Amino acid sequence: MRRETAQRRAIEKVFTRLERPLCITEIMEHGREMVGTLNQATVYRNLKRMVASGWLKRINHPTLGTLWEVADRGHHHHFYCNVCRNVYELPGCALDQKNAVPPGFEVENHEIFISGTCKSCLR
Amino acid sequence: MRRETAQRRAIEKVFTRLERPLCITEIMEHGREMVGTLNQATVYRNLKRMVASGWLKRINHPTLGTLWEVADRGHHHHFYCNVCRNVYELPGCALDQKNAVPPGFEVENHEIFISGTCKSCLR
DNA sequence: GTCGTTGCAAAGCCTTTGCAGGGAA
DNA sequence: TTCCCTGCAAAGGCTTTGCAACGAC
Repeated sequence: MRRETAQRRAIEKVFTRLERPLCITEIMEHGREMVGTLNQATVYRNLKRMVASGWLKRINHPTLGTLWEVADRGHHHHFYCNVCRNVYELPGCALDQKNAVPPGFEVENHEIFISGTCKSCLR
Repeated sequence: MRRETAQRRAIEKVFTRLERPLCITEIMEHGREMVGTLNQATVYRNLKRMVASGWLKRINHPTLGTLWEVADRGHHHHFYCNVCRNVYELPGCALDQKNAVPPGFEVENHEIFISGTCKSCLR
C-alpha cells in the first residue's frame, strides 16, 4: 500500500504552489525548503510514481530537457520565451488535426512546442 | 581549415542514402559498414559540426530521444508510428500560426511531434 | 611539417538501481 | 511488527572532452 511521507507531500506541494512545468533542479530546490534531507533519487522515484498514477505528466522539452507538470490541466501546449526563458502554458490547441497527417494515418497523440518572445519581453 | 576524411564522408553518406532522421546507433551501424574503425566520439564530434554548419538538424524526439536529419528538406514535422516504430516526414505544417499564441506574443520557432498508427499498420 | 581529425579512455550529465536503515500504518 | 520508503552510493545511458597518434594538405 502507498504511504504518506514528508518527502512525497513536499514534492506535491512544489507543484501545486508553483503551478507550472518544473525541471528536476527546481523541484529539488523548492522541495528542500520543506524537507532539508530530500534526496534526488527519492524525487526521481516519486516523480516516476506520480507519472504512473496519472497525477503528473513528463515532458521532453526541446530546449529545457525533461520537465514535469500536473496532468489535470486539460489539453494544452507550451511556449518558451527565448528572452526571459520562462515556459508559458498555451490555452487551447492550434493543430489542424484534419490536415495534420496524410490520408490513411491515424493520430493518437501530438505535442507542440513553440518558442519566441513573450509579451512582457517584447515591450 | 576543414579536412576531408573517410569518417566524415561515411557519416554524410549514411544520411544521403537513408534519407530519414537517424539515431546515433543507426549512424554508427551504417557508418561502420564503410569505415570499420569508426568511433562514437568521432561521430558525435562530426554531428556537432554538421549541425553548426547548418547541414544537419538535431531533433529531440519525445519517444525516440535524439535524432539527426539533413536540414535542407524544408519546413516539416514528424509522425511516429507506435506499431512499426518508424518515423515519417510529414509534408507541410498543420499549425495555425495565427491562433497559436496569445496576442502580444511573437512566434520564432515551433516543433510538432505527432504519433499514432501509420497507413500500412492500419491495414 | 603543420595542424585538423581520429580512437581510446575518462569524465560529465541525467536518471535508475541495490541495499541497509528508518518510519508509516 | 510489517514492509514501503528514504538516503547514500554505485551503476547505467548518452554525450563530451583530454590526449597522444595519425593523416590530409
